[in-house]
Amino acid sequence: MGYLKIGELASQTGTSAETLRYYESEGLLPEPRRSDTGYRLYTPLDVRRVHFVRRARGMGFSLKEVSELLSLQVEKEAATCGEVKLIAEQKLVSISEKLAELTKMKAALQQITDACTGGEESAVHCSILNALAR
Amino acid sequence: MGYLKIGELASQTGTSAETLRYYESEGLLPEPRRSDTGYRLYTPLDVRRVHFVRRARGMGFSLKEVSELLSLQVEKEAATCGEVKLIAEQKLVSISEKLAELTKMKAALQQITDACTGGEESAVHCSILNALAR
DNA sequence: CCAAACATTGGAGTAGACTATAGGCCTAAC
DNA sequence: GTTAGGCCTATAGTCTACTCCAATGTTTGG
Repeated sequence: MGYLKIGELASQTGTSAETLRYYESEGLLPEPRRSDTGYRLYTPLDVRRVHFVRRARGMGFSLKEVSELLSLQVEKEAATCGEVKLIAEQKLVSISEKLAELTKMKAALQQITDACTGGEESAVHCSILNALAR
Repeated sequence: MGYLKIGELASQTGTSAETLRYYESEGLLPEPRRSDTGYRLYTPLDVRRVHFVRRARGMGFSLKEVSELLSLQVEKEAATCGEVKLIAEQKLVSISEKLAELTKMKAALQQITDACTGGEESAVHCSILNALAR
């Protein structure tokens, strides 16, 4: 046992069964084992994989990009170390950029919430654009 | 003068004129001044605003969310400090989550590029899922 | 002055990422 | 054993965020 049906994978990952089948059709999930009646059977590794996809999507990566990140896993026997390193380095650049932007934005929002009393007065000084301009 | 036409705003922000008009229609950009022949006239503030929208989009915020972030600016006369603080605090939470995820992912990718020699051998050890699991 | 480049509106079209529906088989509970 | 609910395939529909006309008016460089 230890296998999950699609509904269980769905509820464990906060994803609909339709979306999981869609991910499979797009190559983001490998074709799973099937029960002798045709039901998809997933493993705990698939849970991790789906979680990864959802998190990466939430950070603004397209399914294609997520796929490239995951290919670091899938092609592990086929790809050479050099190829993988190249992809990883490219993603590292875009992630570092996102990180820098998010960090700035977080500081700006922090500044706003710190400055705001939370009271009834007008929020003239509460502008994210101003806050970002420092 | 000092006003920009839509094409100039477009090239300064790496956005198409069509997209800028679309943003206006969706309320992400305020209706700009018009020349007496109907051309849109933008200010340097609009440049900042568009840059902000593009960056936030790149970080995975939807136009609706970007709009909420920007509303911290737009409603500055109307909104009370308390309302603004609430929105800002909510966004702060989601940004902090994204930051944590990105930081993890960056570390994982770093680990992969460090471990990869970049040579011809198989990339068996180069898995982002493994790296994330630490 | 006139062509090329740029702007306008309105509306249609597209890509990406789901989401829902129809029709049918499987399974678990009563 | 039957029935509610889960799963199957295949296909169609939806939503977001653009993107691309077409027809027309404006500005600018030679």
